[in-house]
Amino acid sequence: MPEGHTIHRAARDHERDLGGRRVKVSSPQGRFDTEALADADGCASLRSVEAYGKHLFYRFEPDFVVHVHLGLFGRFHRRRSPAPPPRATTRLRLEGDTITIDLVGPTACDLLTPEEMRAITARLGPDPLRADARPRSFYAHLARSRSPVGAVLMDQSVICGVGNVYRAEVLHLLGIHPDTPAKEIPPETARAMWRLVVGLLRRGVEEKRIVTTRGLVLAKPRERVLRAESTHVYGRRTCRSCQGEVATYTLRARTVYCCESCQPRVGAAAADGP
DNA sequence: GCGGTATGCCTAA
DNA sequence: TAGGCCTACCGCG
Repeated sequence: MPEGHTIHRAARDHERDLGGRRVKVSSPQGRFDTEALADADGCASLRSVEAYGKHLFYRFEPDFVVHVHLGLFGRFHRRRSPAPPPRATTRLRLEGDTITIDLVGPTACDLLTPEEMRAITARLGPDPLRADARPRSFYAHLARSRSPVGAVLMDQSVICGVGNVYRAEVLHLLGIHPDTPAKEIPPETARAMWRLVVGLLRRGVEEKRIVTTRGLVLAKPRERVLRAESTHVYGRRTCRSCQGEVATYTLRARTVYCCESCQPRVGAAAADGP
């Protein structure tokens, strides 16, 4: 689940559910220290929730920031209050009057100062889901980088919020082989890429899952069938567009999915590909 | 019950 | 580049 769309959706939902309210904060697992944040009753006032790429920031009064990064395994569980007892693995529980949010398995869940929060966002590239996103630095990086475009799209300091699924799908929809050196992407294609990422991520926020196809989806969420039908190449053996074989290989320790017939290698990528 | 796997990312070498 | 870390689920025996 956790690419940028998941994080932005969580920010929206959690702010609606808990924003502007006193929230009981606890760490059933014990790995998040609530002492500095919470009062004697274990409560704190949540001002707002902000997403930046795959990072979530909960702003508490007076000046605390709880930073959450789901990593590969992290998940939220949203429950009606009073919620059932938490699992032993629940890192953080935010308990409001009506809704309780449980956080399980995050890579990061830390208490930060606003300065430390800014240090994190300063490292990130433009986030296509944010209203303040300016893609200029993304275009500039593409234009000068010799790295494979498939690696550049996953680099959170270049464009943030894109993960392995969106990477695979964006490149497929544009007919670009992931090994293509970024600088070979023409400027007009780079602009189309940004627009496509914006559109797909927004759709992901609304649908609460990644869908890059127009096809009817009949299965229930979380079934394999559904995921396969919701993508063109990611997680598939055959390409949804041409039924050809989907190639998989490892790039920078992540599995790349691509259809070499829909996404032919061109130029240098064909010459020095694997 | 065990091992493999996954939409991520950091650090050491 | 390899290894570590976080958790849940699934297929296999």
